[in-house]
Amino acid sequence: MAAPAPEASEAGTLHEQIVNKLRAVLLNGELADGARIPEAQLCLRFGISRTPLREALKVLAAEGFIELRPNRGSIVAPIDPVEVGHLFEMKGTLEQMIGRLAAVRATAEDAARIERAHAALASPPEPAAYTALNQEFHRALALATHNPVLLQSYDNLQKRVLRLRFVVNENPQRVLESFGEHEGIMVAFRARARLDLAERLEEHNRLTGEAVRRTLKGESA
Amino acid sequence: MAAPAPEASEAGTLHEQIVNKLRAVLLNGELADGARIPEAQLCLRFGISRTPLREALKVLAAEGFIELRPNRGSIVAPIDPVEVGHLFEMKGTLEQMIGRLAAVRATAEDAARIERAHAALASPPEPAAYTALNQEFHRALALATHNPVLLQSYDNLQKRVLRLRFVVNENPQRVLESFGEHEGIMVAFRARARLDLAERLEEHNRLTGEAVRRTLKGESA
DNA sequence: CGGGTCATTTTTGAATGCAAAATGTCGTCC
DNA sequence: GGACGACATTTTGCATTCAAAAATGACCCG
Repeated sequence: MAAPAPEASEAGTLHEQIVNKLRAVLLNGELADGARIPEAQLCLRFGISRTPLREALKVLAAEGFIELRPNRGSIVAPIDPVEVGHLFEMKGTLEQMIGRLAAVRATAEDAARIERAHAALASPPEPAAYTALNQEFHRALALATHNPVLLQSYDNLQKRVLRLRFVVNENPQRVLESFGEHEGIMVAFRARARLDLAERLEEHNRLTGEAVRRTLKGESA
Repeated sequence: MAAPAPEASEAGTLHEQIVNKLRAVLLNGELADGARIPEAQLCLRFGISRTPLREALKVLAAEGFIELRPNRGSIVAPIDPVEVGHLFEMKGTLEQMIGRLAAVRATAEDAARIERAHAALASPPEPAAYTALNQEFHRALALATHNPVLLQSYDNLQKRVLRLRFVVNENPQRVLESFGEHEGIMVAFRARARLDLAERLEEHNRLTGEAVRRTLKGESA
């Protein structure tokens, strides 16, 4: 229903809103990796004082987006290539779980949402939108598991990985491949073939992870 | 102060210490489910003001231990039997992952730690200690994956499940069974049989989850 | 005697203020 | 000319304070 949200903003508690806005700032790449978090500036921008902002900082630190250095300010958590491997490894496991559960538990409504998300990816209006639509698709599958614990963990991982999207998006070759894999995923989903679906999702994740690592390596080289 | 807990107290940032102490209070069951969090009291007890305490509250809310009700205070997140199922489902997936990875990646040091933890369980000094030793054992396996992302997620789940320990501990029958399953787990681990280890861990988790659900149902009935 | 309204108290959420720590600047000395 | 150290500035972390919202209770009226 609602928004693929260009910016998560109006939902839930005020505290949650701040957390979301702050996370959006980080995900948008407005702040370079390792950059100091400009508390004062963000307070101005959000029209709040330091107290609620710092509460949000602590939460985002716990989520892994920010690094808290005692008495020396917070910085944007730098992207560590080793950790990227760990993130994808974890995500692969969750994808498998999602595949097995979604195949069994998806309601008609879930299926419709998944189909819709998949269809939207067939003709992405622009490359920049691809990432958001892609996330929408995978999230629709995660929703179909009807396991909120899994969903939350998966969401968090997705967002952490999202920080790397700029290195993925720019590869049209990989985008094409990715859509092909989605087609396969949909075949398995429509057949409600749980093991096949799980395997395809895991493989898809693995390939994406490899593409990311390749690009990261290429950049740093 | 009757805090025998040799655990989470003096480590890391002051902020982290507060989070840990507060989480310990919740895990110790000092506050009933759904009970209001007595901010003022905890401030006194920890010798801090409300600002850092509230930062910790937000973090614990994000971790799922506390429920934040706008303008109406925070409460201890009530245990929802349905969510317990979701927690164990998720934990089962992670256990599988742990099994597959630990079998392959465990160093000699990891193996030693795992053996030690297992041996400690053979003759638990008292039933009350069983839970802690049990967690130690499973955590040792998680450590052997050398994936910090997985470890953090697993730790969080363990702690959330830990809130239910009182319903598990009191079943000596289940404790015996559990140790038997651990024996099998060790056989698979020593042989570095990744698929076998994964399956045994998952099965062990499933059985534990069922025992918890049974007890929960018995209580509410 | 019960139900409802309004004032009082308590609690919550956020802004401000303050002490300590870190950072940056500049002068001095080698 | 460069390195070191004292001083000023900024930033951080926390306590305190303040306004608004909810809980409590007193009172009135039917």
